[in-house]
Amino acid sequence: MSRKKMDAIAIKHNDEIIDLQTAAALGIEGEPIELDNSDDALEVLRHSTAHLMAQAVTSLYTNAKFFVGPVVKEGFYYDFKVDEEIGEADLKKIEKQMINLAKKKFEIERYEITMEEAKLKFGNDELKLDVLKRIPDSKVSIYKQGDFEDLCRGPHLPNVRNIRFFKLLKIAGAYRGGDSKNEMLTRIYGIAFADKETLKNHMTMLLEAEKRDHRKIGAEMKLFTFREEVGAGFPIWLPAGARLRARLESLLFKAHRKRGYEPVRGPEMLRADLWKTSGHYQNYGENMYFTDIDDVEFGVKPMNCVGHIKAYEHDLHSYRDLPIKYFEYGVVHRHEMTGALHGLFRVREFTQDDAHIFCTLDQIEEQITEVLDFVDKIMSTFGFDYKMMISTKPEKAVGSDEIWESTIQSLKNAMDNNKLPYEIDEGGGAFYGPKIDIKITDAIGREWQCGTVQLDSNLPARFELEYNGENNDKIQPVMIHRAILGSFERFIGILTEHYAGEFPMFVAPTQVAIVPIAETHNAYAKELSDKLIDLGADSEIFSKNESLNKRIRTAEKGRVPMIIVIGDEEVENKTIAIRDRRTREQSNMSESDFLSLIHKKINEVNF
RNA sequence: GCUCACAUGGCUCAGAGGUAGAGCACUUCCUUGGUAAGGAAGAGGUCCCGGGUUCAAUUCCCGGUGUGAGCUCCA
Repeated sequence: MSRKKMDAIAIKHNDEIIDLQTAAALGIEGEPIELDNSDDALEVLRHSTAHLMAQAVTSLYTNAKFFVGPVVKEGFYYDFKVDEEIGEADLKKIEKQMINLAKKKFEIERYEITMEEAKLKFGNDELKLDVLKRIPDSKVSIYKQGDFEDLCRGPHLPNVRNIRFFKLLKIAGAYRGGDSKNEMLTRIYGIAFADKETLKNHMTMLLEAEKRDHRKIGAEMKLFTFREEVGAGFPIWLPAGARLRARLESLLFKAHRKRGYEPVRGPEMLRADLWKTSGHYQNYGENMYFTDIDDVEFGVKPMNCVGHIKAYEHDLHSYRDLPIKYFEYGVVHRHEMTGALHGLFRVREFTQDDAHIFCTLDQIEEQITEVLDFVDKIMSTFGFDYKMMISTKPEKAVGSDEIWESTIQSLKNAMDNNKLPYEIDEGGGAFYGPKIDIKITDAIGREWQCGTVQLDSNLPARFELEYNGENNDKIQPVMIHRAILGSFERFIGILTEHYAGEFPMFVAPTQVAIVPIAETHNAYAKELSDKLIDLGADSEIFSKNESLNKRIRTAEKGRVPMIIVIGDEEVENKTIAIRDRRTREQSNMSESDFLSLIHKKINEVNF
């Protein structure tokens, strides 16, 4: 063996990670995988770390039985059960034991047995028997380190001593096989890296994510609140949050108008018959709220499309009118599972930046392209990277397979022709059509699902929509449903975490904090504040009867993008002193320069 | 929806089977200040809701509501 192979922890053969044990047994050769932070290396490392954890748990607790312990996106986990209760506090103890075991430098050995032998070997371990039931093969592999053995497909490290930089993160319950009908097992999540530095950075990131939690920052900045007496999942927007939201709304309103969208508005509740026509009643009914009015059943809208369809139906349309683009900040209600509710990210009432484009078949591609350009403009403005996914026909769906196939193809064409990369999510589409989902990546690397573009020929068919063609023939239009932010609620939640509450001036709830030094400067403060309102900027004057230091501190903590201080000098010379919140340094400028700076900053964004 | 945990002034939290406390915030007064907490006094709580156990429940038990974590990423 070459020196390089001595350092390898596994090899890559035919694009598959094969551990050294298996490679030796089968005589396979391939590219060496070294112990670094590459995806391949981490997969092996984390998998073995999960096993080391299992070994530690086995040695610390009685009657430990293990279910599955896979590597997942943010680390690894192992589901198991033991006779004792395990809590958060025990993680340290288990970690310590893992370190002790790693120091013993056990070789990780692999051998194969037949399914029958395995069933015999794990005869009194109902969890392993369950796992075995799910394996179609006639042979299974066993990995052994010290006196600990586990049924496992691998791949694994050659030796446990390679496991050094890891952390057990949390402990939670998880149903066996993810099915709530089954018993609850204990699940411990952990993470591992090749070096200390990366582990440390990862832990810092997790801490940072916690600090950025929009529920915490939202409360601190008085953006929104939830109240038990109001009901779960129904947000209350406080003045600061409502100002931020209004800024977003107005920026976006202009952007829509420039791109040829017309505002429309549908009612919150529509007769249930309409939801039967649309298919929502049958396919989405369990997420909807229904009520009776004078013995007629009504459904609260979970989507805005039906309202927009009714707007379309008001007129006869010519092919010359298309595309018709209707948009609405549409308030929708959806019955989400209680356990799924989470701050502004998952609520039961929210407002979508929703639009429906009615167009001809020929216009689909260009319209999709235009929407994707709109998406790009907005997401890059906020500094989000994003990627796109095409979702195909789900189990519960309306419309023929032919329609589905052709519409999916149009989406792919639009993406391909614009050289946009995408992934496919099989079965992830809406019940009425395929969609492109936009997943954005925030400042600390987390992914979020926001916008969505959905192609739909089913609703136009169900509602028998039509336009007059060149030969005065009746033709059915296609609908494109699209939302870019997704919902104001979720998007503002994401923005809050993305910026850690330090919003850029064009969306910040308050643009300027004005701190007058003494009472005699209040009048000038008010004068500035009025001028700012004329520019379209909000300010807050910190003139309470507190020490200057206290008021500066309060202003700083408010995360307002710009703080200005005014005293005798400023009043006399018509200047202002700007304080940089980050460096805590001051600089002076004339009032007019200041006002034009603010004007520039709040107008520098144009979607 | 399911499992577990939690629920005490506006916020963050302490506390005991005998009807409650701190810090911040709030109010008033003093302080009239040049860049991250000046001082004093004060107001504010059906201890989430309903039922049970008890001489006595905010505290223990049951149910509900709300919140948090997890339940999808398959040896």
